Amino acid sequence: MPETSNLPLTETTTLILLSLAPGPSHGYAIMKDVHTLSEERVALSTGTLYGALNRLLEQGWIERVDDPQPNSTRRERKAYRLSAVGRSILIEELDRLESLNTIARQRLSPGGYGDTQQP
Amino acid sequence: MPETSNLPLTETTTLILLSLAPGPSHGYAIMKDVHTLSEERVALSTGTLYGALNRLLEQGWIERVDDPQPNSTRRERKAYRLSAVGRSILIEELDRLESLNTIARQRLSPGGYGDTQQP
DNA sequence: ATCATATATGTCGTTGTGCGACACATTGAC
DNA sequence: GTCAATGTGTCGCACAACGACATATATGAT
Repeated sequence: MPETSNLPLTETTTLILLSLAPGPSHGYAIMKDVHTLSEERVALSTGTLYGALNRLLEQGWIERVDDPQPNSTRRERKAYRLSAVGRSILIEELDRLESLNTIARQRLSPGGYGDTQQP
Repeated sequence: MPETSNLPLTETTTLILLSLAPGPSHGYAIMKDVHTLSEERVALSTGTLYGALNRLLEQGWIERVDDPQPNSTRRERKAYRLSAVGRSILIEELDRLESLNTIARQRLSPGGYGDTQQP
């Protein structure tokens, strides 16, 4: 195994990978999708987006693909696809999220426990 | 409302707040607790820990408390307690984690959907 | 006695990441 | 003609995590 751990992913990375999960897309579309997908909470700036895309390319978590809409009217667009590695890392991250959440809820709710907050 | 959003928290921050949720503790104990609590995944370095603690103090998410064990043999220890603000932010973060995870699982599994991975 | 390990807190420099600001080009609506 | 939306990109700032280093006491083993 070359890398011991890639986790945790940043929220930006997670959302970009997730946005690419159903199929290939391009920068601007990812930006908008991440916004809806995050319930309007996350608005990626272009600096964040293109920086992250290049990083993900270098890491091999996403790959370049031919523009799916290369018709006459459309101007330049660069499309990306989630790689197999990217997909499995995304799943690892979601597992992390899930287990962290579970453990945390246990700590927070254990009826009749702690709360040593000055008696 | 003074701040629009504090989220997302970093994993480090989340785990520290979570470690303080049941009751006050001090640096070294938090370090060890975070390790078990994260299922041995996260080993905080002291640089991260004390940097984070000071940041959290400044933000008012945690507070200093008297050392609960100031007996003779024990040496200097600084104890911290989760503040009300810190507690509610932790809960917000857990809600974020939960909803992100839910949304993501929907995207990833919706049997018979996407996977436009070269037909 | 001495040595290693655990407990305990802290600083410093490097690196990665997010982000706002800026820049530029095309297309469609008014 | 002009404005918003689409589309890609760069640059510099700030902040967080991290490893390395520094310091000191307590405990258990040899």
